[in-house]
Amino acid sequence: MASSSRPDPLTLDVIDLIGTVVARYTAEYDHAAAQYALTGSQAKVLGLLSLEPLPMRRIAQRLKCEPSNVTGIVDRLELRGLVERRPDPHDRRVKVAAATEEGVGTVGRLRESLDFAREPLGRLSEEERRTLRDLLLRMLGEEPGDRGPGTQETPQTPEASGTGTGGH
Amino acid sequence: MASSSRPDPLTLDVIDLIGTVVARYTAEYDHAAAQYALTGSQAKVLGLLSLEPLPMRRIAQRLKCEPSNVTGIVDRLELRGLVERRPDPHDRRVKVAAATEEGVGTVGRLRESLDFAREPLGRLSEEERRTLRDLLLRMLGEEPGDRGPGTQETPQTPEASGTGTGGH
DNA sequence: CTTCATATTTCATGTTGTCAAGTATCGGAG
DNA sequence: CTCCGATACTTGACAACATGAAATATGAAG
Repeated sequence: MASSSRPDPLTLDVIDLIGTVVARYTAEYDHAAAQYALTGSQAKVLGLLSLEPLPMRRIAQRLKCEPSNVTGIVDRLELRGLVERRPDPHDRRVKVAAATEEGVGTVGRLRESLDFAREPLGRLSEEERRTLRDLLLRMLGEEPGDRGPGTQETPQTPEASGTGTGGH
Repeated sequence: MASSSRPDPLTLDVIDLIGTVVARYTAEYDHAAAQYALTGSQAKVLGLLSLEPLPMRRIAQRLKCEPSNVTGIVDRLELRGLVERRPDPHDRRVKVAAATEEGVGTVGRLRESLDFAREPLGRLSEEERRTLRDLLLRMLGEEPGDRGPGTQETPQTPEASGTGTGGH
Protein backbone atom coordinates (compact mmCIF):
# COMPACT_ATOMS: atom_id res chain seq x y z
CA MET A 1 0.00 0.00 0.00
CA ALA A 2 2.45 2.56 1.05
CA SER A 3 4.88 4.25 -1.24
CA SER A 4 4.04 3.22 -4.71
CA SER A 5 7.44 4.61 -5.58
CA ARG A 6 7.74 3.04 -8.94
CA PRO A 7 10.69 0.77 -9.28
CA ASP A 8 13.61 1.47 -11.53
CA PRO A 9 13.69 0.23 -15.13
CA LEU A 10 16.08 -2.56 -14.28
CA THR A 11 13.69 -3.95 -11.71
CA LEU A 12 10.85 -3.68 -14.17
CA ASP A 13 12.90 -5.64 -16.67
CA VAL A 14 13.47 -8.38 -14.14
CA ILE A 15 9.81 -8.52 -13.19
CA ASP A 16 8.94 -8.78 -16.81
CA LEU A 17 11.37 -11.61 -17.28
CA ILE A 18 10.03 -13.42 -14.28
CA GLY A 19 6.58 -13.06 -15.76
CA THR A 20 7.86 -14.70 -18.92
CA VAL A 21 9.47 -17.50 -16.96
CA VAL A 22 6.25 -18.05 -15.06
CA ALA A 23 4.24 -18.24 -18.26
CA ARG A 24 6.68 -20.60 -19.86
CA TYR A 25 7.04 -22.86 -16.87
CA THR A 26 3.29 -23.08 -16.39
CA ALA A 27 2.66 -23.80 -20.04
CA GLU A 28 5.23 -26.58 -20.08
CA TYR A 29 3.93 -28.02 -16.88
CA ASP A 30 0.36 -28.10 -18.10
CA HIS A 31 1.40 -29.51 -21.43
CA ALA A 32 3.37 -32.31 -19.81
CA ALA A 33 0.44 -33.07 -17.52
CA ALA A 34 -1.96 -33.13 -20.45
CA GLN A 35 0.07 -35.90 -22.03
CA TYR A 36 -1.15 -38.09 -19.22
CA ALA A 37 -4.65 -36.71 -19.36
CA LEU A 38 -4.07 -34.80 -16.16
CA THR A 39 -4.97 -31.20 -15.50
CA GLY A 40 -2.49 -28.92 -13.77
CA SER A 41 -4.25 -29.26 -10.44
CA GLN A 42 -4.45 -33.01 -10.71
CA ALA A 43 -0.76 -33.27 -11.54
CA LYS A 44 0.09 -31.02 -8.65
CA VAL A 45 -1.91 -33.07 -6.18
CA LEU A 46 -0.59 -36.33 -7.55
CA GLY A 47 2.92 -34.95 -7.28
CA LEU A 48 2.37 -34.07 -3.65
CA LEU A 49 0.91 -37.45 -2.85
CA SER A 50 3.71 -39.27 -4.60
CA LEU A 51 6.03 -37.94 -1.93
CA GLU A 52 3.85 -38.84 1.02
CA PRO A 53 0.19 -39.50 1.80
CA LEU A 54 -1.66 -36.45 3.06
CA PRO A 55 -4.98 -35.70 4.74
CA MET A 56 -7.41 -33.80 2.58
CA ARG A 57 -7.06 -30.58 4.50
CA ARG A 58 -3.28 -30.61 4.15
CA ILE A 59 -3.66 -30.86 0.42
CA ALA A 60 -5.95 -27.85 0.51
CA GLN A 61 -3.36 -25.93 2.48
CA ARG A 62 -0.65 -26.75 -0.03
CA LEU A 63 -2.88 -25.74 -2.90
CA LYS A 64 -4.09 -22.67 -1.04
CA CYS A 65 -7.69 -23.50 -1.77
CA GLU A 66 -10.81 -24.63 0.05
CA PRO A 67 -10.96 -28.22 1.24
CA SER A 68 -14.23 -28.70 -0.57
CA ASN A 69 -12.34 -28.17 -3.77
CA VAL A 70 -9.87 -30.94 -3.02
CA THR A 71 -12.70 -33.41 -2.68
CA GLY A 72 -13.44 -33.22 -6.38
CA ILE A 73 -9.83 -33.34 -7.51
CA VAL A 74 -9.09 -36.40 -5.42
CA ASP A 75 -12.38 -37.93 -6.55
CA ARG A 76 -11.27 -37.76 -10.14
CA LEU A 77 -7.81 -39.12 -9.38
CA GLU A 78 -9.31 -41.91 -7.33
CA LEU A 79 -11.74 -42.77 -10.09
CA ARG A 80 -8.77 -43.39 -12.33
CA GLY A 81 -6.94 -45.46 -9.78
CA LEU A 82 -4.08 -43.03 -9.32
CA VAL A 83 -4.92 -42.22 -5.73
CA GLU A 84 -6.78 -43.88 -2.89
CA ARG A 85 -8.37 -42.66 0.30
CA ARG A 86 -7.43 -44.37 3.54
CA PRO A 87 -8.82 -43.91 7.01
CA ASP A 88 -6.57 -42.35 9.59
CA PRO A 89 -6.20 -44.77 12.51
CA HIS A 90 -5.74 -41.93 14.99
CA ASP A 91 -8.67 -39.77 13.93
CA ARG A 92 -11.66 -41.22 12.21
CA ARG A 93 -12.67 -37.86 10.81
CA VAL A 94 -9.58 -37.75 8.66
CA LYS A 95 -9.18 -39.32 5.26
CA VAL A 96 -5.66 -39.69 4.03
CA ALA A 97 -5.12 -39.56 0.30
CA ALA A 98 -2.25 -41.65 -1.00
CA ALA A 99 -0.89 -42.22 -4.47
CA THR A 100 -1.30 -45.76 -5.71
CA GLU A 101 1.55 -47.60 -7.36
CA GLU A 102 0.21 -46.55 -10.72
CA GLY A 103 -0.07 -42.98 -9.50
CA VAL A 104 3.56 -42.95 -8.44
CA GLY A 105 4.53 -44.36 -11.80
CA THR A 106 2.58 -41.71 -13.62
CA VAL A 107 4.27 -38.97 -11.65
CA GLY A 108 7.66 -40.44 -12.46
CA ARG A 109 6.96 -40.53 -16.15
CA LEU A 110 5.48 -37.07 -16.03
CA ARG A 111 8.53 -35.69 -14.32
CA GLU A 112 10.75 -37.10 -17.01
CA SER A 113 8.76 -35.48 -19.75
CA LEU A 114 9.03 -32.17 -17.97
CA ASP A 115 12.01 -30.82 -19.75
CA PHE A 116 12.05 -27.37 -18.36
CA ALA A 117 15.23 -28.70 -16.84
CA ARG A 118 17.08 -29.54 -20.00
CA GLU A 119 15.94 -26.92 -22.42
CA PRO A 120 16.22 -23.58 -20.72
CA LEU A 121 18.68 -24.44 -17.99
CA GLY A 122 20.89 -26.34 -20.37
CA ARG A 123 21.97 -23.02 -21.79
CA LEU A 124 23.68 -22.05 -18.59
CA SER A 125 27.03 -23.24 -17.37
CA GLU A 126 27.33 -24.89 -14.02
CA GLU A 127 28.67 -21.76 -12.46
CA GLU A 128 25.87 -19.71 -13.89
CA ARG A 129 23.33 -22.13 -12.53
CA ARG A 130 24.96 -21.85 -9.16
CA THR A 131 24.78 -18.08 -9.35
CA LEU A 132 21.17 -18.24 -10.42
CA ARG A 133 20.33 -20.58 -7.58
CA ASP A 134 21.91 -18.29 -5.03
CA LEU A 135 20.19 -15.22 -6.41
CA LEU A 136 16.82 -16.93 -6.38
CA LEU A 137 17.45 -18.16 -2.87
CA ARG A 138 18.22 -14.66 -1.69
CA MET A 139 15.26 -13.29 -3.54
CA LEU A 140 12.97 -15.77 -1.84
CA GLY A 141 14.31 -14.80 1.52
CA GLU A 142 16.37 -17.82 2.42
CA GLU A 143 19.81 -16.61 3.23
CA PRO A 144 22.25 -19.09 1.88
CA GLY A 145 25.00 -16.98 3.29
CA ASP A 146 24.93 -16.99 7.04
CA ARG A 147 23.47 -19.71 9.00
CA GLY A 148 20.48 -20.46 7.01
CA PRO A 149 17.42 -21.43 8.90
CA GLY A 150 16.89 -18.21 10.70
CA THR A 151 15.87 -15.70 8.21
CA GLN A 152 12.69 -14.30 9.51
CA GLU A 153 9.42 -14.75 7.72
CA THR A 154 8.21 -17.52 5.57
CA PRO A 155 8.03 -20.03 8.27
CA GLN A 156 7.78 -22.17 5.32
CA THR A 157 6.28 -25.47 5.51
CA PRO A 158 8.34 -27.64 3.23
CA GLU A 159 6.50 -25.85 0.51
CA ALA A 160 9.36 -25.63 -1.85
CA SER A 161 10.52 -29.14 -1.39
CA GLY A 162 8.55 -31.14 -3.86
CA THR A 163 11.52 -31.90 -5.95
CA GLY A 164 10.42 -31.16 -9.42
CA THR A 165 6.86 -31.91 -10.13
CA GLY A 166 5.62 -30.37 -6.98
CA GLY A 167 6.11 -26.70 -7.34
CA HIS A 168 3.66 -25.34 -9.77
CA MET B 1 10.92 -39.44 -24.59
CA ALA B 2 14.51 -39.64 -25.35
CA SER B 3 17.25 -39.28 -22.87
CA SER B 4 15.62 -38.86 -19.56
CA SER B 5 19.15 -38.53 -18.26
CA ARG B 6 18.25 -37.10 -14.96
CA PRO B 7 19.73 -33.69 -14.35
CA ASP B 8 22.29 -33.02 -11.71
CA PRO B 9 21.26 -31.96 -8.20
CA LEU B 10 22.17 -28.36 -8.84
CA THR B 11 19.78 -28.18 -11.77
CA LEU B 12 17.08 -29.84 -9.70
CA ASP B 13 17.62 -27.21 -7.03
CA VAL B 14 17.18 -24.46 -9.57
CA ILE B 15 14.04 -26.03 -11.01
CA ASP B 16 12.66 -26.32 -7.54
CA LEU B 17 13.40 -22.68 -6.86
CA ILE B 18 11.79 -21.61 -10.08
CA GLY B 19 8.73 -23.62 -9.08
CA THR B 20 8.65 -21.70 -5.84
CA VAL B 21 9.01 -18.39 -7.63
CA VAL B 22 6.21 -19.34 -9.98
CA ALA B 23 3.93 -20.26 -7.09
CA ARG B 24 4.72 -17.09 -5.24
CA TYR B 25 4.38 -14.82 -8.23
CA THR B 26 1.07 -16.36 -9.23
CA ALA B 27 -0.31 -16.18 -5.72
CA GLU B 28 0.62 -12.51 -5.39
CA TYR B 29 -0.77 -11.72 -8.76
CA ASP B 30 -4.09 -13.38 -8.08
CA HIS B 31 -4.31 -11.81 -4.66
CA ALA B 32 -3.69 -8.36 -6.03
CA ALA B 33 -6.28 -8.93 -8.74
CA ALA B 34 -8.81 -10.17 -6.22
CA GLN B 35 -8.59 -6.85 -4.39
CA TYR B 36 -10.28 -5.36 -7.41
CA ALA B 37 -12.71 -8.23 -7.76
CA LEU B 38 -10.85 -9.46 -10.80
CA THR B 39 -9.81 -13.01 -11.51
CA GLY B 40 -6.34 -13.76 -12.79
CA SER B 41 -7.54 -14.10 -16.36
CA GLN B 42 -9.55 -10.92 -16.21
CA ALA B 43 -6.58 -9.01 -14.84
CA LYS B 44 -4.35 -10.43 -17.52
CA VAL B 45 -6.71 -9.42 -20.32
CA LEU B 46 -7.29 -6.02 -18.83
CA GLY B 47 -3.55 -5.58 -18.53
CA LEU B 48 -3.09 -6.41 -22.18
CA LEU B 49 -5.84 -4.07 -23.27
CA SER B 50 -4.52 -1.25 -21.14
CA LEU B 51 -1.48 -1.18 -23.41
CA GLU B 52 -3.38 -1.28 -26.67
CA PRO B 53 -6.75 -2.34 -28.02
CA LEU B 54 -6.73 -5.85 -29.46
CA PRO B 55 -9.02 -7.96 -31.63
CA MET B 56 -10.54 -10.88 -29.82
CA ARG B 57 -8.50 -13.45 -31.63
CA ARG B 58 -5.25 -11.69 -30.69
CA ILE B 59 -6.23 -11.87 -27.06
CA ALA B 60 -6.81 -15.58 -27.43
CA GLN B 61 -3.37 -15.98 -28.94
CA ARG B 62 -1.74 -14.12 -26.06
CA LEU B 63 -3.64 -16.20 -23.55
CA LYS B 64 -3.00 -19.37 -25.51
CA CYS B 65 -6.63 -20.36 -25.32
CA GLU B 66 -9.62 -20.71 -27.60
CA PRO B 67 -11.25 -17.55 -28.90
CA SER B 68 -14.59 -18.72 -27.61
CA ASN B 69 -13.15 -18.49 -24.14
CA VAL B 70 -12.17 -14.87 -24.57
CA THR B 71 -15.74 -13.97 -25.40
CA GLY B 72 -16.84 -14.71 -21.86
CA ILE B 73 -13.93 -12.97 -20.19
CA VAL B 74 -14.42 -9.81 -22.21
CA ASP B 75 -18.18 -10.06 -21.64
CA ARG B 76 -17.63 -9.87 -17.90
CA LEU B 77 -15.16 -7.02 -18.16
CA GLU B 78 -17.48 -5.15 -20.47
CA LEU B 79 -20.40 -5.69 -18.14
CA ARG B 80 -18.42 -3.88 -15.48
CA GLY B 81 -17.44 -1.05 -17.77
CA LEU B 82 -13.74 -1.83 -17.75
CA VAL B 83 -13.58 -2.74 -21.40
CA GLU B 84 -15.55 -2.00 -24.53
CA ARG B 85 -15.90 -3.63 -27.93
CA ARG B 86 -15.41 -1.52 -31.01
CA PRO B 87 -15.88 -2.38 -34.65
CA ASP B 88 -12.83 -2.59 -36.82
CA PRO B 89 -13.24 -0.15 -39.71
CA HIS B 90 -11.15 -2.33 -42.02
CA ASP B 91 -12.84 -5.64 -41.36
CA ARG B 92 -16.36 -5.87 -40.15
CA ARG B 93 -15.85 -9.38 -38.85
CA VAL B 94 -13.41 -8.13 -36.26
CA LYS B 95 -14.31 -6.72 -32.87
CA VAL B 96 -11.61 -4.81 -31.12
CA ALA B 97 -11.61 -4.85 -27.35
CA ALA B 98 -10.28 -1.74 -25.67
CA ALA B 99 -9.88 -0.81 -22.02
CA THR B 100 -12.08 2.06 -20.93
CA GLU B 101 -10.73 4.92 -18.91
CA GLU B 102 -11.88 3.18 -15.78
CA GLY B 103 -10.25 -0.02 -16.96
CA VAL B 104 -6.93 1.71 -17.44
CA GLY B 105 -7.24 3.24 -14.00
CA THR B 106 -7.94 -0.11 -12.45
CA VAL B 107 -4.89 -1.63 -14.09
CA GLY B 108 -2.77 1.21 -12.80
CA ARG B 109 -3.95 0.76 -9.25
CA LEU B 110 -3.57 -2.97 -9.54
CA ARG B 111 -0.02 -2.66 -10.74
CA GLU B 112 0.87 -0.53 -7.80
CA SER B 113 -0.47 -3.04 -5.35
CA LEU B 114 1.57 -5.75 -7.02
CA ASP B 115 4.56 -5.61 -4.83
CA PHE B 116 6.42 -8.57 -6.16
CA ALA B 117 8.73 -5.83 -7.29
CA ARG B 118 9.55 -4.34 -3.94
CA GLU B 119 9.49 -7.27 -1.62
CA PRO B 120 11.55 -10.02 -3.19
CA LEU B 121 13.65 -8.01 -5.59
CA GLY B 122 14.34 -5.39 -3.00
CA ARG B 123 16.66 -7.84 -1.33
CA LEU B 124 19.05 -7.75 -4.24
CA SER B 125 21.59 -5.08 -5.03
CA GLU B 126 21.51 -3.38 -8.37
CA GLU B 127 24.37 -5.46 -9.64
CA GLU B 128 22.69 -8.64 -8.52
CA ARG B 129 19.53 -7.66 -10.30
CA ARG B 130 21.52 -7.01 -13.41
CA THR B 131 23.12 -10.43 -13.14
CA LEU B 132 19.74 -12.02 -12.53
CA ARG B 133 18.30 -10.27 -15.55
CA ASP B 134 21.09 -11.46 -17.79
CA LEU B 135 20.85 -15.02 -16.54
CA LEU B 136 17.11 -15.09 -17.10
CA LEU B 137 17.55 -13.61 -20.53
CA ARG B 138 20.03 -16.29 -21.47
CA MET B 139 17.85 -18.96 -19.97
CA LEU B 140 14.92 -17.81 -22.05
CA GLY B 141 16.97 -17.95 -25.17
CA GLU B 142 17.35 -14.29 -25.94
CA GLU B 143 21.02 -13.72 -26.17
CA PRO B 144 21.83 -10.53 -24.42
CA GLY B 145 24.85 -10.80 -26.65
CA ASP B 146 28.16 -9.20 -26.10
CA ARG B 147 27.58 -5.88 -27.60
CA GLY B 148 24.55 -5.09 -25.55
CA PRO B 149 25.52 -1.72 -24.29
CA GLY B 150 23.21 -1.07 -21.68
CA THR B 151 20.43 -3.23 -21.36
CA GLN B 152 18.74 -3.58 -24.62
CA GLU B 153 15.38 -3.72 -23.20
CA THR B 154 13.78 -7.00 -23.93
CA PRO B 155 13.79 -7.26 -27.64
CA GLN B 156 11.70 -10.34 -27.48
CA THR B 157 8.48 -10.99 -29.11
CA PRO B 158 6.14 -8.51 -27.56
CA GLU B 159 5.14 -11.47 -25.51
CA ALA B 160 6.82 -10.39 -22.37
CA SER B 161 6.16 -6.76 -22.76
CA GLY B 162 3.24 -6.12 -20.54
CA THR B 163 5.31 -4.24 -18.11
CA GLY B 164 4.36 -5.68 -14.85
CA THR B 165 0.78 -6.66 -14.82
CA GLY B 166 0.90 -8.31 -18.17
CA GLY B 167 3.02 -11.33 -17.79
CA HIS B 168 1.29 -13.91 -15.80
C1' DC C 1 -23.86 -36.00 28.40
C1' DT C 2 -23.58 -31.50 26.27
C1' DT C 3 -21.14 -28.34 23.72
C1' DC C 4 -17.85 -26.54 20.78
C1' DA C 5 -14.30 -27.46 17.37
C1' DT C 6 -12.47 -30.07 13.41
C1' DA C 7 -12.44 -32.98 8.90
C1' DT C 8 -14.77 -34.06 5.10
C1' DT C 9 -18.47 -33.99 1.92
C1' DT C 10 -22.50 -32.09 -0.66
C1' DC C 11 -24.86 -28.45 -2.95
C1' DA C 12 -25.44 -24.10 -5.32
C1' DT C 13 -23.11 -20.93 -8.08
C1' DG C 14 -19.66 -18.60 -10.94
C1' DT C 15 -15.34 -18.53 -13.89
C1' DT C 16 -12.38 -20.74 -17.04
C1' DG C 17 -11.46 -23.97 -20.55
C1' DT C 18 -12.54 -27.07 -24.73
C1' DC C 19 -14.97 -28.40 -28.80
C1' DA C 20 -18.68 -28.22 -32.27
C1' DA C 21 -22.05 -25.36 -34.66
C1' DG C 22 -23.77 -21.26 -36.37
C1' DT C 23 -23.59 -16.38 -38.33
C1' DA C 24 -21.37 -12.65 -40.63
C1' DT C 25 -17.81 -11.12 -43.47
C1' DC C 26 -13.83 -11.31 -46.54
C1' DG C 27 -11.41 -12.67 -50.70
C1' DG C 28 -10.62 -14.89 -54.73
C1' DA C 29 -12.18 -18.04 -58.84
C1' DG C 30 -15.10 -18.42 -62.30
C1' DC D 1 -21.45 -10.41 -60.52
C1' DT D 2 -22.09 -15.01 -57.85
C1' DC D 3 -20.23 -18.96 -55.59
C1' DC D 4 -16.96 -20.91 -52.23
C1' DG D 5 -13.68 -21.58 -49.05
C1' DA D 6 -11.38 -19.09 -45.27
C1' DT D 7 -11.69 -16.14 -41.21
C1' DA D 8 -13.66 -13.69 -36.84
C1' DC D 9 -16.66 -13.99 -33.47
C1' DT D 10 -20.51 -15.91 -30.78
C1' DT D 11 -23.41 -19.54 -28.86
C1' DG D 12 -24.32 -23.89 -26.63
C1' DA D 13 -23.09 -28.13 -24.23
C1' DC D 14 -20.10 -29.85 -21.05
C1' DA D 15 -16.04 -30.64 -17.74
C1' DA D 16 -12.77 -28.85 -14.26
C1' DC D 17 -11.88 -25.69 -10.73
C1' DA D 18 -12.94 -22.49 -7.16
C1' DT D 19 -15.72 -20.47 -3.28
C1' DG D 20 -19.08 -20.43 0.46
C1' DA D 21 -22.82 -22.37 3.20
C1' DA D 22 -24.83 -26.25 5.20
C1' DA D 23 -24.81 -31.20 6.58
C1' DT D 24 -22.52 -35.28 8.79
C1' DA D 25 -19.35 -37.54 11.67
C1' DT D 26 -16.00 -37.45 14.99
C1' DG D 27 -13.01 -35.53 18.62
C1' DA D 28 -12.19 -33.09 22.88
C1' DA D 29 -13.29 -30.47 26.85
C1' DG D 30 -16.34 -29.18 30.50
